[in-house]
Amino acid sequence: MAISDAMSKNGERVNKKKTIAAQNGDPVNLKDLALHLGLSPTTLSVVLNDSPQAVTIPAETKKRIFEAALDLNYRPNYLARSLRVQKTKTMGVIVPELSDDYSAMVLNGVESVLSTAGYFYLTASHLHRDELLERLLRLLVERQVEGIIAVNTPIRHESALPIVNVSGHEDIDGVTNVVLNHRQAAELGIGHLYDLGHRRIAALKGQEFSADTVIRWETIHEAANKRGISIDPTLTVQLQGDAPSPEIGYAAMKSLLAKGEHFTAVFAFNDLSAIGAIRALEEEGLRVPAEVSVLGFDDIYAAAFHNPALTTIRQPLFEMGSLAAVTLLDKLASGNEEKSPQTLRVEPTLIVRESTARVLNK
Amino acid sequence: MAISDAMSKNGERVNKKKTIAAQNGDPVNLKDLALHLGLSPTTLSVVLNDSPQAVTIPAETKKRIFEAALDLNYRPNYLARSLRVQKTKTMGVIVPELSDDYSAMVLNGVESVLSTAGYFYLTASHLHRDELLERLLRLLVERQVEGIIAVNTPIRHESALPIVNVSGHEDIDGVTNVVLNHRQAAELGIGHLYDLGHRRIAALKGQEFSADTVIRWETIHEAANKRGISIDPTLTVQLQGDAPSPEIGYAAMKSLLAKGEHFTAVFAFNDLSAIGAIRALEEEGLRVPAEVSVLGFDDIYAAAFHNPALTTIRQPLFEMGSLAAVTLLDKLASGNEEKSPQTLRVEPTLIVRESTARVLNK
DNA sequence: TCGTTTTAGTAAATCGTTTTAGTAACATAT
DNA sequence: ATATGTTACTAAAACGATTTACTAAAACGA
Repeated sequence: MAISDAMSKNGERVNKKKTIAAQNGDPVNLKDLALHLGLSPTTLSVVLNDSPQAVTIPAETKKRIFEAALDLNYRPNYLARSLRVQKTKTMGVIVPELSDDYSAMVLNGVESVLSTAGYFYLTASHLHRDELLERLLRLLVERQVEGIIAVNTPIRHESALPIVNVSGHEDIDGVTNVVLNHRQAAELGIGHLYDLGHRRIAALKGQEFSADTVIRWETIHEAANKRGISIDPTLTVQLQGDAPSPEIGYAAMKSLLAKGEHFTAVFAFNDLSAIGAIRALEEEGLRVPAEVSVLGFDDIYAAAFHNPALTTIRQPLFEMGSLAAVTLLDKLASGNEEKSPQTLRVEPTLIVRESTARVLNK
Repeated sequence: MAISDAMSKNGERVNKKKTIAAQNGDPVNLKDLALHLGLSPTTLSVVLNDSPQAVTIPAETKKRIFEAALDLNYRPNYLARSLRVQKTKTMGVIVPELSDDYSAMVLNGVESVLSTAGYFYLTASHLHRDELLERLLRLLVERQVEGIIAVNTPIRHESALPIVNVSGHEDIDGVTNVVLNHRQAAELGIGHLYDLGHRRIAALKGQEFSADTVIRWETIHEAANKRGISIDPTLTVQLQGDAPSPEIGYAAMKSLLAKGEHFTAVFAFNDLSAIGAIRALEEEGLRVPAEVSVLGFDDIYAAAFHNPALTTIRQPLFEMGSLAAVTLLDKLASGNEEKSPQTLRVEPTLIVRESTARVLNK
């Protein structure tokens, strides 16, 4: 009874779905579909991919094939295809960690380009741990990604794969760096503060692990020196810790304030640390920007709506991501070794808002 | 001459790298390695994967194999392996868009679990476009992901794949929802404002497309009614637009203020819109929290350091992400159909900071 | 010494495609 | 009447692993 029930049910299903292959849950493959149509997998493949051969197949047959594919819900197995054609249409993207705005905005740019090019990507976070980074790179290679986009990540040696490194500063064969024009950024930042009358400028230096730390530091000093001022070492403090939170900047500013030195402006390493610094300053009774100007860096979404709204050096993060992706695709297209440029530079913008002001004439 | 040069060079290389396979750039596969060792691919596979058969292979041979693998830098091709074993160790993750803090924090949780389980994941953004969402789901299936984690994304029909939906509210066969205890969240939020004496409470309603909008709305009304107050329809305004920026909340609050209605508190849909709302209020000369209290939702990183620091309902976003990942892995482990629970609920927390205060006794 | 294990492997099938190299049947041209 | 195309396909190899089912030789036991 139960058995005959099941059978009749089965029979119905078969009729509805038209064939043997479709009645059980598992996906139909090319062979199933071919069997169902009484054709060979070759023919189906040719037709479904509209390969050159397809011109010799009559429209009628093509129609049958397309309809059956739709009907049986045929989905080509990308693994098998990739293995055969030796192309995965997949990139690896490696970031320090996901939930900081910097990486997120770059990723957004990367994704917008890759997805329209029909690529997917595997994301991996190395959490600033070198051995993890090495392992992840190996794993991505094993998974046959066609190329790698690294964001703010120290790539130390060349790889079999083409790599584009956003904010990379090392010169390595086969890796293209997408970087901000840091000299210009420092000019804009220091220039802005200088023009507002600031002479004693404190600086929040980036963490050791951040790719931009060194170049930022050098260019800021250059820009200051050029104007006959210098960034007093007693007014500088390095960010510690790797949480993507203003906490880092808060702690740094606290320790700077503890030294009791006098300053009228702060050039923060990024917007996040600027926001933390502002809180520390105001806790100390120092009004921003009335008593201390604070200059951020990056222009993350939060910057414009912070209170006070952050004056900041904007990095075109989305564009850096999309440029990286475009460049990587180019490298692949040009047979991998058409010597793409070593470095691509993008331009910063000074965004003046509310966190900086003319220095008090004391 | 040139030829002999090349040959001698070649000879050297061969000696250094020990074999034919390694001299050209392309990766060595199992066959190459087997050839180099004078063994069969079978033996190598057995040894390298330490499969049961491996006990019959003498230690000496094993050592030779491991050394050669290391030496020639052998990397198994994951595509081939996946095709054979019918497992990709890859998940699909689908979000509305990458660079908003909500998704980023959930993703972080997802990644931490998946990566320690040896999984990678493909990310895709549907940008609130239904047809794109459908297409991406299909593409992920084609790429043989083993399961899908959707974040704040409307999954409408069941799928061949196990799905876990973070903030999903539809009851669909085979998809498990990870949701906040919204009733409790509304209790905490409305309770807090009520206890501070607020009776005329404005509300920023989520966008149409946001999965939480409806339930949030219902529970807030319930919690208000329970206390004998109601959320006045003239004091509610719905967020418009999909940028992950406070701009959205700013615009909404502007339009609310334009109506000229009186209110003493605002229950925002999320921290981002709360931040935008605060700016709109202060532009209108309304001090937060002195004249208007603002309550956020989510507790993103920026919340604690905003000025004023946001009082907010914390969603454990990281935990929701990791719970989703753990659940998905469980579903896969338990043969796909060991009826995992339909809904997993996590608890909100009220985080009192500076943006809410006792209502003025006018 | 014959039969059975154990040792140390290997050959071939398989996963699901794409692609190369055909082929059989019919039509057309010379 | 034979060569040459054209039409409508197909068989089999290939991609690079894993896995099932052997096997030859040596060792062991009775």
